[in-house]
Amino acid sequence: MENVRVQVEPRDVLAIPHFASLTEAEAATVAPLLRCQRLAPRGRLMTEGEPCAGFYLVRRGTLRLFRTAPDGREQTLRIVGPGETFGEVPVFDGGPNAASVEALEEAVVVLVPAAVAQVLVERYPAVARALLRHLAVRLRAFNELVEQLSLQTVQQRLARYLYTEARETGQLTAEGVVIARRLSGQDLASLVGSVREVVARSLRALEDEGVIAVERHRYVVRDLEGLRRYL
Amino acid sequence: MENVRVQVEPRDVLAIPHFASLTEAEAATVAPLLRCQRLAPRGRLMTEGEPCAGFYLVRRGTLRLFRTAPDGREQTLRIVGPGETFGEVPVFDGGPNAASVEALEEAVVVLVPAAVAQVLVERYPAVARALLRHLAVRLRAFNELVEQLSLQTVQQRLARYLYTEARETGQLTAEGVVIARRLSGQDLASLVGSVREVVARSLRALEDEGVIAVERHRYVVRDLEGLRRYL
DNA sequence: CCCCGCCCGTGACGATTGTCACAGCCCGCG
DNA sequence: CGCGGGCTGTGACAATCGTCACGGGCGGGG
Repeated sequence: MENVRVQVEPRDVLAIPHFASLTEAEAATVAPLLRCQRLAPRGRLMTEGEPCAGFYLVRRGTLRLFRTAPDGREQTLRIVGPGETFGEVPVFDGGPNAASVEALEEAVVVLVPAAVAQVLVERYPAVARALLRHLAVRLRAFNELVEQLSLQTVQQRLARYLYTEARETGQLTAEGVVIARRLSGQDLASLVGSVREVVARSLRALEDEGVIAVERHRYVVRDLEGLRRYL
Repeated sequence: MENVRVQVEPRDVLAIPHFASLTEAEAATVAPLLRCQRLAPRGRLMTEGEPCAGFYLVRRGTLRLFRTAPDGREQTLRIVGPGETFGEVPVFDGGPNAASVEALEEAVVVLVPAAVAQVLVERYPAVARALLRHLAVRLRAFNELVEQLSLQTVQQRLARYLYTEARETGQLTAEGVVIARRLSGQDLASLVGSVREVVARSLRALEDEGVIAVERHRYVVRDLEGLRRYL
């Protein structure tokens, strides 16, 4: 098991996509201002509505951003892994945290305090440009999410998730494209905007159609083109 | 009827929230680079997936940003009126238009070409800061929309729409808070993420509960607090 | 004034989704 | 190894939502 550094170094700064344009010397002045934080599985990093500390870079592990309804149901907004950032909204609109964040597994994150981010935006046009690009990319992704939630069935949303996973992380085998099951039924349900029972039924329906096989620790996509036709 | 100026003047530049920090002299150098455009009711300004011209300011009238499913159903993402901007996403992420845009009534818009916006961001930190804020605000609004579409019923979403309208544009009368009906049934349905029949039934249900009255050209909110309890 | 087109509300019915309950399996811990 | 907790799939049932069809009203134009 790797011994996790508690100190933030210049290379951590440069690993943040928004700050990739900084020089080594510039990164060295920023590094002491950032904070490294470790999370246990299911550990809560951020709660929607509370004051914002800053935005985060994921150094290790996987986290889930989500919103919670009064009845306890959750909608996962996004799942983030190593090299990705999240939490920028309140840094730039001055409001409270826009979502809650929890770790799906043991994780390590680097906090960029809001004031630090704001100074870097003022001082470096390339940082501002990168952040504008990032927020635009996030907005586009939300456009897609809104469309899916409003206009597609759960089965279609599930098919899209599997199709995307197959293309991004799938392993081609003789049986088909193998996708490791990295989310619990509950977490997958909140990602596609439903409940676990409906997701299980939809998985079964896709299996009955012959496009996928559902196993305990993995899905096998037998017919990628067939899966795409659900989109 | 006002004679609409075809030429863009410095005051139009300064009316764009992102550019409000420019001086009159700076605005005068930008004005000749912008383009004024008039739209008929239901006129199409932008189509999702096509190349991006730039972002727009609404000078007059009301427009609707939306996404369309293959079966023709539409989800309205946002309705924009005078003084508001839209279309920034592709300017900053370099992709195609993220949504389609049509006029709900006769409208006049000002186009800020993508290249112009990008130069101003590089040159003026205050412009960059304002745009970051704008995109963050939009992301937060999408967070809310995603939550509503996933976790709330149509009736709840409708109640939220009415509650918001009552507080923002409502007129207090002896009967209650009067809201002018400015959207057709179809457009309201696409805004709350449903179909017009379901919206009509939900309106009827709210009326039967006594919290609103539904009339041809207006809604009357009889019990604002009662309406809020649906949220 | 009349006619036509568009919008609207409503009801019947089907489809999808969510809730509840239960049994079985797997994994981790003592 | 055994037990307990968490996860999972499944079925029955209820609730919500969407589709289809139709009749009525309103506004604009001839």
